[in-house]
Amino acid sequence: MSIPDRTDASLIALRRILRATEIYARDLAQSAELTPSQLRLLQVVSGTPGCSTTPTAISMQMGVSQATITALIDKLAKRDLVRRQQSQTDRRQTNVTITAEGNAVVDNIPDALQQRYVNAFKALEDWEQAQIIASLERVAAMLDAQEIDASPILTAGDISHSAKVR
Amino acid sequence: MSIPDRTDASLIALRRILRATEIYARDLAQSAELTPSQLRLLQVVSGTPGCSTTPTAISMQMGVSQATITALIDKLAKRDLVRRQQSQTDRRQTNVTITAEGNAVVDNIPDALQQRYVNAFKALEDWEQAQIIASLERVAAMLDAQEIDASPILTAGDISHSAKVR
DNA sequence: CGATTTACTTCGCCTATTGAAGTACCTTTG
DNA sequence: CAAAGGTACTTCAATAGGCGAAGTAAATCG
Repeated sequence: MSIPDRTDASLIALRRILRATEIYARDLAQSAELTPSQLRLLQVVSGTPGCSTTPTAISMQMGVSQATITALIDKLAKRDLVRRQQSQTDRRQTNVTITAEGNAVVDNIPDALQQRYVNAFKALEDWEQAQIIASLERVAAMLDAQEIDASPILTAGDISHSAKVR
Repeated sequence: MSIPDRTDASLIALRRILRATEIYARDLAQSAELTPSQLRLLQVVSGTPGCSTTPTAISMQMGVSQATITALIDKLAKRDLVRRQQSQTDRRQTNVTITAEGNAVVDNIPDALQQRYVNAFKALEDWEQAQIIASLERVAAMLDAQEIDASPILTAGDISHSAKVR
């Protein structure tokens, strides 16, 4: 009944969540005939105010390189789910906007994906919902607190062969 | 706060968790000169009793196909981090075991969640830990009840340990 | 204006992933 | 026991994701 037990219990639950979500996301994306990355990009764009962002912003939000975003946009643009538009204020920038078709995909698919969770969540008691939100936000804060500074995660001598990549 | 707001809030928190974990896992794997998938496979093997399991079991646990596992094992075996051994009881089976080097890697690279999360979690009050565990387990149950497909939404009492995954 | 920085794209290369086909091995059944 | 069928894994070919480095165009600095 020690503290480590509790830590383990929470870690196990977290891993279950991560795994279930990952597999779920894969199935969902497939049901939209998209890959998981493509769907994520679509969701990111649709989730920004005005549904318009730049590749750089997307890459930071998704945690991948710009080059990767370019490739993803290429594929989505070919299917007319997003569109490129040169910015008027800064012509180096490309604004990526979601199309009507893209929005349709985002609106329909996530619903199907998260339905199980959403329904289950809605069925909970008020206090339980509140508690879950509080807990999840707490965990999220613990996990991504340090992440703002994305580079040197490997600090001290924990790691034997600390090969600095890059 | 309306019900939909709460659902959204919980989903947003969930996504923050997923994203933070994913990005962190990538960095960690890179520090070991592994890819995220390779590291995960290593962790899966090292986490099984006897540190020995089969490709099929791994593929189910990781949620990817057998073919993928074969490719991953090939790469890890080439670096002598895992080893293949034909099973004696059923010679169709291949037992995958972790080597000393593989174990060293796993030991030195903290689990994606560990380093960031564990310390913060340990620092919490007792009641908070308990609440977080309860909430995470609830969420995990809601998410990975995929096999219990037909069952209606979990009723409020029976949150004890639910199904082993596939 | 030239030099530097910023925003993207292009390129070459590698890894992940899959479905389908192939191989070796168990198990069933007539 | 031998054919038939199923299981466990590998191989193959093809597509996607992802990265760093180099390239281009545009803004900004001095």
